[in-house]
Amino acid sequence: MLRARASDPLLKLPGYVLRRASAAALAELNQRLARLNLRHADVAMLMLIESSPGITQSQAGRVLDIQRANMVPFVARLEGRGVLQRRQVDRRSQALDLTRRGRVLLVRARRVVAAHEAALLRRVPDKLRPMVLPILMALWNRDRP
Amino acid sequence: MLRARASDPLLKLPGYVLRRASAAALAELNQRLARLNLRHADVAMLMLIESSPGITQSQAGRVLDIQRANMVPFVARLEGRGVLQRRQVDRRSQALDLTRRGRVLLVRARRVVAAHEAALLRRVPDKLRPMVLPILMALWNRDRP
DNA sequence: CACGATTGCTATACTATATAGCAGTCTAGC
DNA sequence: GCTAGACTGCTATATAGTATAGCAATCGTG
Repeated sequence: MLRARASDPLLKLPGYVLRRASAAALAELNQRLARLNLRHADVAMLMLIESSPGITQSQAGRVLDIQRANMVPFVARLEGRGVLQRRQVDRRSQALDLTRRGRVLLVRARRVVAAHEAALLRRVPDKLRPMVLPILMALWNRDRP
Repeated sequence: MLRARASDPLLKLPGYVLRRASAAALAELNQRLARLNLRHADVAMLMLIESSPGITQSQAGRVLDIQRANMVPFVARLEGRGVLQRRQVDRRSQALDLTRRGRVLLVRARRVVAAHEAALLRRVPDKLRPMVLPILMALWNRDRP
């Protein structure tokens, strides 16, 4: 039998492990969110709008790193579902706000996310746990080339 | 102006930051690999075959978490490019080996990957750097529910 | 030896992401 | 004020990555 996990040189590469960890966590989260008929990006959007009500569509796209072109069907789907609404802020920009329905759904979604995040952290030994977020933030930031 | 980076509650969620860090790192790596006309998955495959010559197609798929169905065009592309070759090990399994061309390409690819990994780690403060791989491995492992 | 598991494969579909271009709108500098 | 350039939402389209179902041939084990 193949002892891949032991010999695989990829396991020495933070970048590779980062990718695998992310993919695994994402799949798990999406599975948890499936019963709310939500995807991870939906929840990110709802949480963002909640914390920044009236954020415009393009601003939200920049924060979440979603292209303007891809925001269109994305927002349309959430609007069609009645969880957010668009409001014309000037004649080109759309401000986004949660509907009552969206706020209710978000309460439930947040619980799912919290459970997911807790499960993630639980895998990390206590001693290392405080370093998780600082390290991930550092890996993310691209200020330093 | 929107101070999203400061107020965004998503930045408190390790799972979210994990995803963004992974996406950013992956995009950067693919950009670096573009000049070799390689994608990140190609390099992972080449490195795996190098460390486990004669690994079968389905074994490699399991290690890299690529579905059998998706391995077919993936391997075919690399074979068509002449960097790996398939060898019938029994009448259903294909063993994979690097060609000379594949080994030469891998030398160059590994340099690119090394530069990428170094750049990644350089973003993390010295003190935290030794914890990067242990934490990512812990986040990845799904043994503990 | 027969049965269940495995392998490689086709076909297909869906998600996520990316680019180019367009018309209408806004805004900063002259 | 006007205009040039930037910005917004949008359409259309393309690609990468991933997922499932099913098939025929083959293998290994009880």
